[in-house]
Amino acid sequence: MSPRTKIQLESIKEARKEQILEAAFQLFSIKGYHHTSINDIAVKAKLSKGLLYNYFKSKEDLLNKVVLFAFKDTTEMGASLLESIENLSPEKIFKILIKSYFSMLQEQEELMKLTLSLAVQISAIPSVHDTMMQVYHILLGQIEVVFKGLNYKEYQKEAILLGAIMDGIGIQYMLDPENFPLEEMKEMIINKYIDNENYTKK
Amino acid sequence: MSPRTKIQLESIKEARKEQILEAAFQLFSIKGYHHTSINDIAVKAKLSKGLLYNYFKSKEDLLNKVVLFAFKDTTEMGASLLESIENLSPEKIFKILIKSYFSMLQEQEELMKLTLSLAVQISAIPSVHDTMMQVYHILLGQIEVVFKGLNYKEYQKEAILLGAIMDGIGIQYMLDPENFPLEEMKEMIINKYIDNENYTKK
Amino acid sequence: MSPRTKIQLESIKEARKEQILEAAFQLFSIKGYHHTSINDIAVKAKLSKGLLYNYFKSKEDLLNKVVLFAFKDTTEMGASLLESIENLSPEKIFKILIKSYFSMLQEQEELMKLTLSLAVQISAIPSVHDTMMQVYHILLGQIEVVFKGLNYKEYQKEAILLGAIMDGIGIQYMLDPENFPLEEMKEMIINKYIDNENYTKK
Amino acid sequence: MSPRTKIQLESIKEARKEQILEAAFQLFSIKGYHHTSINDIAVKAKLSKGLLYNYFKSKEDLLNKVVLFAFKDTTEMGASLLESIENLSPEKIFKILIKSYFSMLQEQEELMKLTLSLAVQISAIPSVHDTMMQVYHILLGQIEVVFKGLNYKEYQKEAILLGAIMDGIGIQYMLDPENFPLEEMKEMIINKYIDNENYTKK
DNA sequence: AATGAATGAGCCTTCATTCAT
DNA sequence: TATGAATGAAGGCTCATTCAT
Repeated sequence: MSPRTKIQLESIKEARKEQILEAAFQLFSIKGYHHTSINDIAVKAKLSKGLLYNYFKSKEDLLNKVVLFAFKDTTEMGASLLESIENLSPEKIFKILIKSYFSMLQEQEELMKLTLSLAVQISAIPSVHDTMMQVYHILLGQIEVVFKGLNYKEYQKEAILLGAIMDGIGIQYMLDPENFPLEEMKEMIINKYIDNENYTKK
Repeated sequence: MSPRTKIQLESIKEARKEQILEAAFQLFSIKGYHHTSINDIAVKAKLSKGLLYNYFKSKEDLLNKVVLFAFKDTTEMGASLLESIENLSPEKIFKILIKSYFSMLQEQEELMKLTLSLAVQISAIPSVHDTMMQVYHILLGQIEVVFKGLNYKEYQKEAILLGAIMDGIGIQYMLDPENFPLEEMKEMIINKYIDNENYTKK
Repeated sequence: MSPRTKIQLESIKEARKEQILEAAFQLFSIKGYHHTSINDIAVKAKLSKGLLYNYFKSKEDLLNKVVLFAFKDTTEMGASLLESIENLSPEKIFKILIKSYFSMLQEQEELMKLTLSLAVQISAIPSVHDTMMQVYHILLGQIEVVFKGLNYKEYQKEAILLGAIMDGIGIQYMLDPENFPLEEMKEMIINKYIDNENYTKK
Repeated sequence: MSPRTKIQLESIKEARKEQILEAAFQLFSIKGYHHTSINDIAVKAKLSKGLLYNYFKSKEDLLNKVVLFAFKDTTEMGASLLESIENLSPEKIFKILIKSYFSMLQEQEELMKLTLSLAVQISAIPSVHDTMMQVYHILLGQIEVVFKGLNYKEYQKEAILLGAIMDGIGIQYMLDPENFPLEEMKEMIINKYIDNENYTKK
């Protein structure tokens, strides 16, 4: 048989990489970075420890790549969401964005865990900082667009605040998924930002 | 000669304990729990590894005690704050609470880092969960009191939301202290909750 | 009050020593030498670790003293037994000796455990060897007297063999006290040595 | 190049395992289980501590495997002995068994030391109990066969007693190999069981 | 490309022994 | 005489990383 072409090789490599990233992502999310060993990942990804080091030069490197990989879907989803709905009213877009976030919280608990656990451990593993910041600003930009559409003067700071709120809700939901009133929080936020004419606090 | 009196020993022990807790607190905050070794703590607290185990029966036990220690000031501060100002208007109290929180963020960066890093790692170290939850509910109760004073119907859920907002801001400030607009966030929150008659978003 | 006399002091010291020896003996027997810490002993003997080192210069020293202490009763009992019954027939004496040994096995399981565990660990802790040998020869001498009384020509070797039999039974009883047929073994031995005219093997 | 074949790896692993078992066996026998460190074993087996844990999951696991390893020869020898001589008279078989045991005592002092030291430490390390009991019952069964052949009515109890005698002799020989009259003991036992018509005690 | 045996630094923890009081 | 705080060496075990095959 003729040797595999370079392109074939490339795609095999790419597939392997995804295999590893997927395995690492799940394990990091569930067990935490420190409690996941390279061996665990190799077993889950069905290859050898040695081969893993052909693709990622260290555990830390792998971690960084996992962050980018994990958020790839998220940011892409956000971007296509914004594109596909650009002829809707800003209020509708806002609601959709919030609702998307909340369903992601519930459906992708693992991603949230990873995000937050990484966010917090940044000071301990400096190299992840840039990676995280990169992702953060992409997401922030997407929220800004919405606030701009809603004609907020301070759309940048509003975006930052909403980002913080989302983070805070995420962290608390993660801490105690059984008891945290996710649904009510979602409604409160939408009320406060959009339907506040109907929102009587007292 | 007779041995030291019990009272002397007690106070020495108490001092040592604080010495260790303080060292552990700082290291856990800066380097994270997993990256801090018992040896690091012993060196920083200027005693031997062995002695540390006279005071805390394991690294995990120490961690739990650090959490309680770290939040002792915070919860006490909150409680005395609420007491000392109970004849003020709820609006004033709210402002003071928010301002206190924001200055704590700036002044006690380490505490925030620890809080958040622990919050996230709970699933990996179950025994910390109860300790954290205990602290969380004390703080939540204090916020509830304020919202009650402000006559919010849904004061419980408002407290949860505000708690989440605070967490979110904390985490983001922690991620990037240089660039996060702490001052502006503080004003935005006060505006949204209190001075919103003057708050024109557009 | 006048200072305690030297004699009073001596007897206090002696009492303390016994306190420690008794505690150490029990702990060594139950938990084994290696699993018993100096602290365990100090706590059980109700004194401080430091004081313990005034009486015994190391853990190994204490072990040696415990061996002598533990066998003091045994050897004294054996000696007084032989004295008090010297006008009985050798056969009776033999039976009494065997029966005493078997009841000691049941009643003083701890002593047996200690004896055997020490016997076996001698090579690991050389200093105990002499102490044990000393005790062994006293006991052996007592058995020899009996065999002499029974007119055995090879009374010395018979004593050694019986000693070995006793050791072997002790070790096996210790291994599995529930299932080992202690009573039957006792009868078999008496039959083989004394009542063998009645002993039909087939 | 492709990695080593599975068969090659298997045989390397098997060799390594024996290397470790052999080293551990000798050290446990000579220095005792507690005085032998994992590092000692690794050094003696000429491999790293870490690798040792690829083959045995803990020190205690290694201990259990050492017991089985150490007795493999013994039980196999006993079995093949019984097979190869089944057409001999029971008396001859008995003599051969006793003689084999006594030469094993002399030639395999280490095995005896290990056996006995483990026997005694069982209560401290429960997991070894089963392993030891397993081995013990195999040996006991072999002795029973012989006593059955000799037409002993109480062949089971006779087997237990002889087992105890062997143990006792083993322990005492171990304690003082220089002075213990092994040869005479052997003759005494054979006389007592087989040649007792010629055995005049007086 | 692929394996997993092999390494060794580093971790948490225990404990005999010393010593200031 | 009496205490127990303090030490530090040593132990069992884990795991990221390397390398011969």
